[in-house]
Amino acid sequence: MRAPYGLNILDNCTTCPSRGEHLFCNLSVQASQRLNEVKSTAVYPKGAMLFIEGQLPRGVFVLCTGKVKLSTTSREGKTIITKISDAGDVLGLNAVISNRPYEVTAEMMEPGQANFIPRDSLQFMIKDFPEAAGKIAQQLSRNYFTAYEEIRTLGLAASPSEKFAKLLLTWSTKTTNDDGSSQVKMTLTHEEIAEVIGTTRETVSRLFSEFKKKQLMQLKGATLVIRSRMALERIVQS
Amino acid sequence: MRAPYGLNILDNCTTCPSRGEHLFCNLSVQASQRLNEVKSTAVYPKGAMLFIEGQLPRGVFVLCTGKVKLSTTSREGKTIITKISDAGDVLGLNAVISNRPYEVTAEMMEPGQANFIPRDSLQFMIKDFPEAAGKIAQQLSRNYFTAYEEIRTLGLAASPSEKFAKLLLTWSTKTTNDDGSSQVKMTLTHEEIAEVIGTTRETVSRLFSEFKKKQLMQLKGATLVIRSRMALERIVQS
DNA sequence: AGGGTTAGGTGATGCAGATCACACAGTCGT
DNA sequence: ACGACTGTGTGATCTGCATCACCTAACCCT
Repeated sequence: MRAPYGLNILDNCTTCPSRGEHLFCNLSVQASQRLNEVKSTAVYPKGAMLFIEGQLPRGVFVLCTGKVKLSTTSREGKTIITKISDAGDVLGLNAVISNRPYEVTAEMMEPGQANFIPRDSLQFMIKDFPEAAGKIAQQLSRNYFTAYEEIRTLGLAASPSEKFAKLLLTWSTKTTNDDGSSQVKMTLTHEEIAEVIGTTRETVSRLFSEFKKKQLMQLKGATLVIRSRMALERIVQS
Repeated sequence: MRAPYGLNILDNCTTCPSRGEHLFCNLSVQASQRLNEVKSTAVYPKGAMLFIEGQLPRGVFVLCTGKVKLSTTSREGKTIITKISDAGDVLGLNAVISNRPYEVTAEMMEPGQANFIPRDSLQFMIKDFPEAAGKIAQQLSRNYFTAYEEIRTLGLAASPSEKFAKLLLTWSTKTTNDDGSSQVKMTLTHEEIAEVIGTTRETVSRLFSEFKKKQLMQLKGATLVIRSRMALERIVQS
């Protein structure tokens, strides 16, 4: 078992996934030390809000364990989930850097731990350790990239089926088997999936039936078995 | 008349709009000097492609004059326009910083001038002048912000009418009159508007008739007169 | 003038997916 | 064991918009 993030993210961590490209990995000894001084770790229960859309930025959260749902809601009450974050993700960075309100709401989907770095401390860090600014730029451009992916799916994918297939593909990328199949633990409700792909709960329900019937996937309890990525990819570009 | 960007963006410019928050404004003398050495200015005709989606990042462009259309196309050929950039905008920064292919195509909508800064030079700049990294982070987070706006409109706005109203509102923000009305020069074709709001040309055409009939706007040659922002805002959240 | 091209208007049609309205299963608290 | 949730399946209906199929106007070449 890998050491949880909270224990190493602020060191010159060698155990980080993504080959140390994460924020605050591989900083100088002094910078890491400073980070350790300003960070504070806390455990959050399921349903806890790390921050809420529209709030002034208090600081950034580095997620150690657990999953976080990032979402935006329109005035009419429609909600979209823009991302499901997990261990290692940095939340609220854009708001802090640009000093604008958080653009999303971050809610714990399961109990978990996160490091909090206050806004001021982060800004002082940037001043004192220019190397940190580079790291942050990297992280921001990664965030931008995923935002752009989102735009592409929302703007270009025609039908809900396509978006659903796309979503399944992103889920299966992490755990692809040798024979092309893969298994994922379902953590989202149909309602939430609907909010991710921008459709209704009913449609998601029907998509599940449809995809099962077409042998694209099957459901064993809470684990989703994806038969073949290839078949899904054909759906996406059809 | 304000001096065009090309003449001042690389100086400690006092004539910049947006109170100097633009990339590469207010740098130290040495840094500006370096920038002047590595930049190259060119004039591009209408239709010229600064870069194309999927290309490896060669560098960033700082737009001096003219308008640039940023767009993405799906494999099936559907195109969305994600942004219309104008003077002062920095193009291709994310791709260069994250060293990933350009995520959009940048096409000149009218003849214009731009400064080009090669990828390597920019990276050396960051190394040599840590202050630049901060500027870049600022710029990236601004980019992220506009991308997020895009996600909100695409994901949350229900009907084409709503998106259209929203678009008109963003156009009119720049030039609002005292009585609530405003005039904008139309530079996009219906087809292009359709690609911005993710609908078809025909629907845009009908939207124009509809909005005209509802007295929300009127058209005098190529200038669009928006009657009242308030009325549009009601549409958006209806 | 004439033909080609591009932008814009508008009617007819069809269908995917939102919406509404239930019914049913599982899980919680007491 | 009981309601009271919350999550899920599925039918019936209704409609907004994509699609197709034209047509007109303006503009640019030679």
